[in-house]
Amino acid sequence: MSFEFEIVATDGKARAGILHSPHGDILTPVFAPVGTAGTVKAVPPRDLEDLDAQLILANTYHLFLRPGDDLVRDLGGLHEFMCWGGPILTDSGGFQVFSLADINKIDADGVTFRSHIDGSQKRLTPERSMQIQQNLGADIIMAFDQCPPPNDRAEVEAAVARTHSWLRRCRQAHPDDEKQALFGIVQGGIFPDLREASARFVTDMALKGYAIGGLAVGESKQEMYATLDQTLPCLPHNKPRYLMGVGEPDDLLEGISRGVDIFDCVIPTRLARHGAAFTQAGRINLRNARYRADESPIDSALDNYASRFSRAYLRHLLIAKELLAYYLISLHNIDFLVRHVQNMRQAIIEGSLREYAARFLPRYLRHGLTAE
RNA sequence: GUGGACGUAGCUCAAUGGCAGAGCACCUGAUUGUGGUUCAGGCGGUUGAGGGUUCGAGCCCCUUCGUCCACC
Repeated sequence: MSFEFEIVATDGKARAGILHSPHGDILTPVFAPVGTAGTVKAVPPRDLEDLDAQLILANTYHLFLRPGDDLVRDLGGLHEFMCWGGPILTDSGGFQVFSLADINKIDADGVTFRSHIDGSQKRLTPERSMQIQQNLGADIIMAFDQCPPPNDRAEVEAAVARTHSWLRRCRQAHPDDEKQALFGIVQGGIFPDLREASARFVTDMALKGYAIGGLAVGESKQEMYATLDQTLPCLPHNKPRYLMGVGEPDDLLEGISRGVDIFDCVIPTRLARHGAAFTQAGRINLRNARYRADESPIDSALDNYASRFSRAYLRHLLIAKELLAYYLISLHNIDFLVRHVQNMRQAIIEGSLREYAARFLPRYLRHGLTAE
């Protein structure tokens, strides 16, 4: 019964669904806050429960290096280790190997790299990634893939071939049973023919869900949307679709409108650390001097613990580099995105997603739009 | 009181007698499958004050004010 995906309602291409998992149902579309090293960075799981976050992502690369997947397994798995009773998704570790570590060698079999923490040499292969993710014990795990720069056709072609070969090995190495679902990843950069071929290959593996990778990594938003337009119809309608690493509020809307069910992104917490907050009127930078004496909350439309604090106080915390600033603004930004996605789910059920988009999108059309 | 050192951007300090600069702070902007970083740009000066020498003075000379140190 686990991992059954029910589509509750559709509005155009957008879908409202329920993905069953061993640790609870996931109401989609869903935005998964991102955790690092087994804890959600700066925001305790208790708060995420309060915000009604239904899925969180934990990073395999970080947990592999520290504290180690064996230890997490011995301590009862990730849910118990990090005190999060809800569904968890782990990435494959591949992305961070490519973005954080010093790569020594990438070959057909896997990747040898040096840890960014202590410089020690490590190796990840599709089989090892599956083993680590089994040890971590997430509900949804990701195939080990290669995410290349999206505009370089030769590189993308090579990465697609490698990703497919690795997916076959992941599929073999992992039981893909009712305890843990393996999702495959479509690559192909911004090239329609490569995306289509990749979608076909990945779909043939008959997995419990499918991800679109290799986007939001340098291409323009128009290129990303065009790629979604072209790729999503190539994926099975009755399986969840996960757009990896996205995104910003407008991207969530654009993705959902096109039929994406699952998202994850660093942006609510990373922006919080840089002092930026989402509001109904657009993005604001709380470091700005204009908020020095602003007694209003970040966004009066939200009601969470951070809502009690004035912009002036949050600005003071930021300027003073107080950890509380990162916590409160992260809480706010996650609340904003979770609410945003929940609103869209409700709009899909009511058949009013276009109206929601018309109200919401203009404020977020321009990247970095400043409010008021 | 005597002798000495030093006064340059908000702060800490650079600058052969030859375009007055850096770091930090402050003010903006960027950050999309997480290391709080980093990057890009901007504001900011009667060089304590006054006079002199010089083609030209932050720099040399005189006066003055201030700070610090040492010694009566």
